[in-house]
Amino acid sequence: MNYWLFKTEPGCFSFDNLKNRPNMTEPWDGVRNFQARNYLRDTVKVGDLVLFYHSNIPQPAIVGLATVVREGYPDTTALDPEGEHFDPKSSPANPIWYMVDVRYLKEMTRQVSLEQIKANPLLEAMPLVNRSRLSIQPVTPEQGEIILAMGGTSLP
DNA sequence: GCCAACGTTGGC
DNA sequence: GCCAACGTTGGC
Repeated sequence: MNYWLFKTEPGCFSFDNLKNRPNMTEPWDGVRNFQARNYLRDTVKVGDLVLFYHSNIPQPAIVGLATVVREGYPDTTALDPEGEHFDPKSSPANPIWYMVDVRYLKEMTRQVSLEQIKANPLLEAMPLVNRSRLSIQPVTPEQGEIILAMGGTSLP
């Protein structure tokens, strides 16, 4: 089981959206960055734990946990000319972009803010600290466990 | 709203 | 293949 950090702008898709449909799977689509795409396509596996991060708000923070329920498959939003994630270079034969499906696990007892993460020397190697723009980030088990402890949250 | 970081595009 | 221009992200 690997840990990941998935970033989202809550105005676009929030942890509450996930929490309100606890038994549903949700596609993590719209990722349009090659490094993040590679993770989604090749490395993210069923059963991996997702630290759900809210970005672009006054208090960016890890707010909850999700789990991966389907591994990388072509992102259909890239094929929809009407959608905002349309990419004319993608096609069914050459999809370019990939997504995974996730499901709600639990809310953090306490949110773990970016400020707290930056203040913890044990977490300074996280991409979030110095490569904040990457939207799908690997998290080491050590980092993951520290964050769960900071959030007063254990694995379900 | 500003701006730094960084990714992408396209001319050469 | 280099690099300047440009666009986007996201913290502040």
